[in-house]
Amino acid sequence: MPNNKPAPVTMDAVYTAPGYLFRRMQQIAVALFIEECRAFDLTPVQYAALVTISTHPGIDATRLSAVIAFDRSTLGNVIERLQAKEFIVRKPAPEDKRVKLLYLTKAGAAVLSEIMPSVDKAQARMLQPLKPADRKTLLALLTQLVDLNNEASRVPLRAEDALEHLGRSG
Amino acid sequence: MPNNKPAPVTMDAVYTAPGYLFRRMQQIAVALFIEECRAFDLTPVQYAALVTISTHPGIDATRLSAVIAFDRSTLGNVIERLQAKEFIVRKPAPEDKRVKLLYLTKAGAAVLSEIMPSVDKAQARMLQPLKPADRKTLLALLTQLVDLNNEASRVPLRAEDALEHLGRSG
DNA sequence: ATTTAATTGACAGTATACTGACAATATGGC
DNA sequence: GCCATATTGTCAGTATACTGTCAATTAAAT
Repeated sequence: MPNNKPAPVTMDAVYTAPGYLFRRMQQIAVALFIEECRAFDLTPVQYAALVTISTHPGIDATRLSAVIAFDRSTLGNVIERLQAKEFIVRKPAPEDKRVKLLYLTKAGAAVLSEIMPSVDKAQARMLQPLKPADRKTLLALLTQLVDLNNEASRVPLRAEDALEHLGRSG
Repeated sequence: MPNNKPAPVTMDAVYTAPGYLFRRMQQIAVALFIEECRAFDLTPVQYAALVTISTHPGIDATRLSAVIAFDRSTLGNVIERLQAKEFIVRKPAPEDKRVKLLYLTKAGAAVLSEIMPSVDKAQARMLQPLKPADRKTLLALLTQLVDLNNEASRVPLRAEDALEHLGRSG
């Protein structure tokens, strides 16, 4: 006789779902970042934006959003806050009146080089509880998974976009 | 002669950071959930709350927040929205005038049982790109890591709290 | 050259997240 | 019973995230 009753709902429907675990690790990652970097008044998102502007001086907001896979609308506010803190400046692009180009200020470059050790500490701390071999395994699988699921997010990562602001003579 | 120059900043400072990868997977997880469950008007957070109220009828908001590790303030708004959709009801606790007890409505129970297959599909899709053995490995490591880092988040998971509303005669 | 498309930055609206505070209420020590 | 303390739900404030829309501007089609 087949069992036609629906399976009873248990908390496993939450606790074992990868989506729940990723949410939880994100919470933890942000908490550790904020704790380690308290002295610098930078959030994880602001840090990522600052790094990218550092490695791509003169990038615009739309390309920046593609390079770190952050929503374009969200990024507008992030940029405003970085500008208010005087870590970046926006300059109008001479050849395209729509575009505003982003550059680090001296204070931005300074805070970036100063915060690095604390960021590294936070990143290390979140994997610390695992054995070193397991850390490597997790990081490798996670990197793969993010890459293979790239198109699934509304704002896929487009690292190539970053080069376009350097001129396209080819 | 030692090299005293600071290492140049590259995008690896972002792309290889576990915190960035967790953020990215969370984005992807939410996007897939929303896509698969579009018909049901439920977010991942609302789904988790609904499951928990289903397995713990009569739980209050504070304990609910401990059981799914969501911020108490945030959860207030989530509960309001679930109530507005008439998926849950709040009843004042007779023995404690501060507390409001949470229960599923019939509509809430119905939507929960209907949405389950779509949730499962979304959860499966986000691990789909990995080989089955790698999925198991990742999930195991992720579960470990969340558990071992539990105290690092501002709102640690307290699954035991869930039992307290059932009376404490022991 | 003119019409059409696409792009850019901005905005409004909704939904998590977290911090810190608060009034109402309960609880414990005495 | 009284007082210090803790708990509960709520609120204001800040910061991601995403949807959808818009005007200004540019590029593409013909």
